[in-house]
Amino acid sequence: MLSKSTEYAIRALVYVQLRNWEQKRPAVGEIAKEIEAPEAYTAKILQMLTKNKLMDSMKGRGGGFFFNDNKSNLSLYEVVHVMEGDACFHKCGFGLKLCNNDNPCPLHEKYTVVRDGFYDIVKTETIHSLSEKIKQGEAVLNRLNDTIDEI
Amino acid sequence: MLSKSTEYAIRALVYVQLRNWEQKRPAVGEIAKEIEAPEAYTAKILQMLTKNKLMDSMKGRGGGFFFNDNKSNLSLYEVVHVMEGDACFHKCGFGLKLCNNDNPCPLHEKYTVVRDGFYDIVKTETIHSLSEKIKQGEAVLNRLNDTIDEI
DNA sequence: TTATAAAAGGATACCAATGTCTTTTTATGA
DNA sequence: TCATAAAAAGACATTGGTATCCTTTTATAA
Repeated sequence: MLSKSTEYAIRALVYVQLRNWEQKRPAVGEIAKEIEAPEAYTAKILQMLTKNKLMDSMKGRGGGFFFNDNKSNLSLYEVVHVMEGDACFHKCGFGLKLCNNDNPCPLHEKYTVVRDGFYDIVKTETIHSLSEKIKQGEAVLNRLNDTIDEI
Repeated sequence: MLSKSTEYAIRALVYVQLRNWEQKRPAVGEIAKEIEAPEAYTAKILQMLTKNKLMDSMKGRGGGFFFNDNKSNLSLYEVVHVMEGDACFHKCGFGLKLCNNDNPCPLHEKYTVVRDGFYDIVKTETIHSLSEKIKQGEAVLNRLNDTIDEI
């Protein structure tokens, strides 16, 4: 399971992407409201994302968050990596420090299949691909997916 | 990912099973050492397991932990459920409160496959099945899997 | 030029998971 | 019977994740 912070981060990035496609650069308040996360905490998360260059920001009036075109596509893996490291992609499901094909824990065979499946998702899916699904109406960002139209 | 406590719990239960097969009822100290977990914390975990009837214990001289034959097989699901609840089997990977087939988050389709795969593992695998693999030398409980022979 | 809107940064609070220590209860081997 | 070995119970400590608030910096619209 991803941490709450990582979930907030992914949802925030997707929302920024959706707004960017409408030529808008949302501010913290708007983002927090749309992704249903606490505003002050969301600010910290956004700060972490920009500090790690996953997104850009502008201070001052008319500022906000946006993607610089050259870093426009961003895999979920990169987000997870910045927010909580990559232990979840490597760790033994049984908790052993030393667990591998030669020295497997009793869960190794089955667990690695699941873990690799998760790894495949975060490597394949991107902020773009998720945002696209929402834009196409194939998925939702929050409860109703209609708030975005109300702004 | 399972919590550290759940990992300790599963490893502890497996170790107890292995020792029970040798007609022994290990005590906290021995269990903690073998599963490489802090002793006092292991004691708390074992307490939680017995309180929830996943295992039995005897106080006093010659006491220790063991499985009553009628509750001899125990799925990992039951352990996870007692130790950390079952949120990990139901929660949306994107963090949405409301996410289902009718109202999917953009990760829903792929994530549920992985999550269900994990659910299948913990429903299928049991303390018995894991212990059996270790007994057969097909898997290890700790670094070397030889300490158990040294007692 | 200046008031304002926005992000950045720093300090602190809260809470749950993890971990430790001490006392109490209980069974049993000597 | 009684000293001892063991789990149970309760109190406390530490750490990391989550969350809030206040101050500082910066850009821009008026």
